[in-house]
Amino acid sequence: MATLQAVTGMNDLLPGDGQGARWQRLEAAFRETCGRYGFQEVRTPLCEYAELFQRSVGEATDIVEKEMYTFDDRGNRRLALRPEGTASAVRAAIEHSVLARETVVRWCYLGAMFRAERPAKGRYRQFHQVGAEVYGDDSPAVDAEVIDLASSFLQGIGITKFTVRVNSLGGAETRARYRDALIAHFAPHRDALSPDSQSRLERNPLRILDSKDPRDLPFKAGAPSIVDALTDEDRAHFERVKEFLSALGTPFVVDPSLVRGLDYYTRTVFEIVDTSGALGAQDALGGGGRYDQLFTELGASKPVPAFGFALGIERLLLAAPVTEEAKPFRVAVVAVAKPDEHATHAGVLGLARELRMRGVETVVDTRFGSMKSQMRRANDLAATVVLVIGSNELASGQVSMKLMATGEQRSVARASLLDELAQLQRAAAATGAP
RNA sequence: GUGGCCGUAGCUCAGCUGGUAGAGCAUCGGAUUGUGGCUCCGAUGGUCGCGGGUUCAAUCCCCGUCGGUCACCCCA
Repeated sequence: MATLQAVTGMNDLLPGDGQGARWQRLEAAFRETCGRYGFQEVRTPLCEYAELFQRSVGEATDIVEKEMYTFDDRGNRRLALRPEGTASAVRAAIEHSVLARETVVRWCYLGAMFRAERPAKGRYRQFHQVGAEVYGDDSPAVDAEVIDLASSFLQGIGITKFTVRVNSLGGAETRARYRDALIAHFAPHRDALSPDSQSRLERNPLRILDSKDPRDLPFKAGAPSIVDALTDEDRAHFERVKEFLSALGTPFVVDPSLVRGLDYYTRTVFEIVDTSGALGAQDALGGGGRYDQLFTELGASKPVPAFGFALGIERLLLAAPVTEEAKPFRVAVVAVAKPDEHATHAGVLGLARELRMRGVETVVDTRFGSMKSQMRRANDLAATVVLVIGSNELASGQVSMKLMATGEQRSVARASLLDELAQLQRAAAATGAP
């Protein structure tokens, strides 16, 4: 292609296609929901030292192994566009010692993430997530409350067909023990496993449980359950989480094969999948879990328990119903004048500015073509009211006011114009603006 | 990274065994010298993704390439 295009898998969002407005409403809804749960928004850079993700997400994960956008900056430092949000937020929390001032921190974020995968429906190289994290509280009540936050946010934006799957991976010692048990189980069948799972066997045996490859299924079925490997403390924690979720009325199912793709999870993990079929093959709306070791692994001076989740905005929008936005009350000012009658044009611009200063959305077709073309433009822009200014109006101190819905038109004194418009606006709001 | 399908006007698409392109919508103008939507008339708009090959001749056939899309892997 001779003309420049957007990078593969990275998309424009144009006004007028309706998507931009949906994004804005979704983001507003997320901030609103988070606010009600006591979360504050944090913003971190799109780019970090690659090492941050290697250490947090894990060297042996798909994200780090083959999906990260990494490059060297001018100082020959290895950077990466962030593939997810948790690592950056934790880094920022450590760097700014936020837990020295507050014992518990509740953060939320929204923004672009990058993964160099082949795009498909609901999967893009630049995609966007909303997420929330709690630092400094190891109570199972946090797990339940944050899962509930995600769940009620979905319902709030009209997504009803989804399933919350939960599992517990246990703490560090459980994971180590379970890992050994898995290796012991799968190793004898090594040659029968899928090639992917063969390599997972040494590097990350938990991920074999995630496999959908038919060759792995028979061996998965007989694999030891993580539930049996949990310590008493892990088990008690998980039981509380389930209790609290039930008490909150948040539906969930326990899925012992749920392991998630990131290394930093401990104890509770969860995933939310769409069941409406709107997402195609990528049915995960998001997921998260507890990561009690991550602060320490990233160099915090003392351990900090943490819990968080992220949801994919593009996928939420695929799953959410498309709702009509209420039409705004909008005024168009039209000039009736010959092309060189600049005084009339100036009068139109002046009136428009006056209205805007009073909070009225006002548009002007500043090409000042024929009145017909200006009227057409006003109609295209869905103006509720058109104000016409020409020599007649200028001479009499009046403005011709036309209501586009009915075609009704009357002459209004400049002095009472704002009152008239305010009255119309109230009436439009009362009837729900057709 | 692997595979299927698809690239013709701004958009959605048609184009018959190869004879250098058409519709609808959109845009602009006119019918209506200061009045939108509906209708009618007209106009603008295309290196047929790009490169090569076969042919007298390629939008059409072949190869390559780029892009899109869906799926696999995995994930948001």
